[in-house]
Amino acid sequence: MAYAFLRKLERAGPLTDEERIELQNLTLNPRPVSARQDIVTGDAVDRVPLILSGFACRYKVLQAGNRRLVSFALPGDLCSMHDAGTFGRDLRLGALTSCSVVDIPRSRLMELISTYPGISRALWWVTLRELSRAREWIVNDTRPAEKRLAHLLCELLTCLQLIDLANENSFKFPVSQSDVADALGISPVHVNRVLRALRTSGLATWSNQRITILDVQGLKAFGEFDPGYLCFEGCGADMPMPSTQRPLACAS
Amino acid sequence: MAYAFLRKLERAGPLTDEERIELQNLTLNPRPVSARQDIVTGDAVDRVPLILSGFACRYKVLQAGNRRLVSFALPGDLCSMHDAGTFGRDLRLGALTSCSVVDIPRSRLMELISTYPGISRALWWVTLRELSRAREWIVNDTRPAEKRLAHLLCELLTCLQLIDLANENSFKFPVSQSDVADALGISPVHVNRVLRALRTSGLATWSNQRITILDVQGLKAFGEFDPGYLCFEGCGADMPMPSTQRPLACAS
DNA sequence: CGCGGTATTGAGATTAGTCAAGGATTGTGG
DNA sequence: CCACAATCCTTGACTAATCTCAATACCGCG
Repeated sequence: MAYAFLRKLERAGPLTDEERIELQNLTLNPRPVSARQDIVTGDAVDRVPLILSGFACRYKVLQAGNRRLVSFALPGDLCSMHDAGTFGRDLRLGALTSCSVVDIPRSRLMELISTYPGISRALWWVTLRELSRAREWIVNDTRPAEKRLAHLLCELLTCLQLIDLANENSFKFPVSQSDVADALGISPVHVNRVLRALRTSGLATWSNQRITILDVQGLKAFGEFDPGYLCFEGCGADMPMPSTQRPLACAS
Repeated sequence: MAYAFLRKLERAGPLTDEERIELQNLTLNPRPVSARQDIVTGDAVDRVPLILSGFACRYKVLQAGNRRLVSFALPGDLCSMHDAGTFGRDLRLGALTSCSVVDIPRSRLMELISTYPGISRALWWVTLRELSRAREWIVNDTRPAEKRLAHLLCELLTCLQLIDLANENSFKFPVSQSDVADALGISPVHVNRVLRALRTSGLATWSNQRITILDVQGLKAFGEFDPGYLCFEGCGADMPMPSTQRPLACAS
C-alpha cells in the first residue's frame, strides 16, 4: 500500500533503505473513507492524512454554493502537511471515491524530517511541487474549456503512470463529470460537451469509468501540456544544496 | 529600501537584531529594471531577485499569445527562490512598472538559512504563503469577473497596507488595465466594464493610477475576500516546531 | 424491476470576448 | 512649454463561449 507513497517521494532524490522503512511504517492502520465524505473533519491539525488508495481532492466551497477543486489528491499524496494550521484553513480535503487513508501524527513526521535528510528533502519537494502545480492550474484556467480538459487529462495520465495506475494511454477514473467540472471551473454540462468534442476529434474517450487517450501526443499538443511543472526530475543535481539537513537548500 | 522585505518576513515570526542586519545587507546595490522588461533573463539560477520597489509579476505566455499572471510581486517579495531550477522553469518574472531589484546570490541565501533559524523559518513561510495564495487564485478564477476583480483589489489593498504602500482604503497602482486583465484571466475590455460596474455600485474607483475602495467592507463581502489565505498570522504559536533549525518544522 | 444518481442532449439566456473607433493621458523631444 | 507620438482608456456593436434549465436516456444497485 505504501508503494505509491515511496515511489513518489523517491522522485525528489534517492532514499536510504532505513528511510524507506521508516516511511513504510507510517502507512500502517489505514482507515476507509467513503466517497463524497470529507477526509479531515474538524480541526485535526495534529495529524497529516496520506491517501493510500482512491481519488480525493482539496477544495473550497464558494458563496454561490459551487465547489472548486484546487488539486486532486492521488494515492501516495500527503495532504495539508504544510498548510494546515494557519495555512489553508479554508480548504477542505474530500474523498471523490472511496479511499483508504492513514493519519500520520504530525509530530512523527517532524521527527523523521529532523532525523533523515532524504525524507526532509522529499517533503520539501512535495511542497514545491504543489506550488508549481497550483500555478499551472491558474495558467490552465485561462485556456478555453476544451484545452483545459485536455490538459487535465494529460496531467492525470502522467501522474497516474508514475504510480502504475495508468498504462501507456488509459486509466481507471471512477469520478463523476461533475467532479471534473469543479476541477476545471466549468459547468458539468459543458464538461460533457467538451468531452464529446475530444471524442469526435479522436483525442480521448471516457466511458465505463475509464479514460482512454486515443492520441497521446495529439492531446498533449492540443492541451499545451508540458510535464515540466510536475517536477519529476526531483531537486536536480545542478541545484545548490549545501547540506541535506537543510530542507530549504534542496529547492533553492 | 529593505523596509518592506523585513516587514514581510517578520510576519513569519520574530527576527533577532542580527538576523535583521544580515537581511538588510542583502539589499545593497539594487539595479533598475524598466517597465515591461523581464527581471530575470536567461537561466540565472544562481541569483534570487528581490523586488525593492515597483510592481512585478510571475507570468506565463500561452500558445495563443496571451499572457497569464500567476502572482504579483510587490516590494519586499523574494521571487523564484524555491522554484527556479527544475521548479517553475516555464514561469517568467517581469516588471509591470519600473522596478528596483536586488539580485541575491543563492549561495548567500543558503548560508543565512543554515545559520539563522529565524531566517530559515521566514523563508519557509514565504513559500507556504505562495502556495496558499496560488490556490486562492484558482478559487477566485471560478467567480464571475466582477467578484474576481473585487477580490483582487482586496488582496492588493491588504498586501500593500502591510508594507505601508496603501492607506486605509486606497493605494497607488501604476499598472495598466491590461495587466490586471492578465492577472484575472479576462479581457482588457471586460476589466474596463467591470471596473465601471464597481464604480457604479459605489464600491471602488480607479483613476489617476490610484485605486480607491469606497466601501471596504462592502467590497470584501462582495468579492468573498477572507484574508486568512494570506497567512499574516505567521507560523503561529500553536504549530508544532521541534527545532527552528528545521525549516519544515515551522509550517507542518 | 424500480430507484437514484449520472450522463446526454437541446434551447435559450448570460457572460465574456473581439473588433473597431474615438478620446484621454503620458512621455518625449524640440 | 508645446507638439507629437504612443499608449491606454472607454464605449458600442457584434460574436463566441459558456451557463442554466429542462427533458430524456442510461447505468449500477438493491
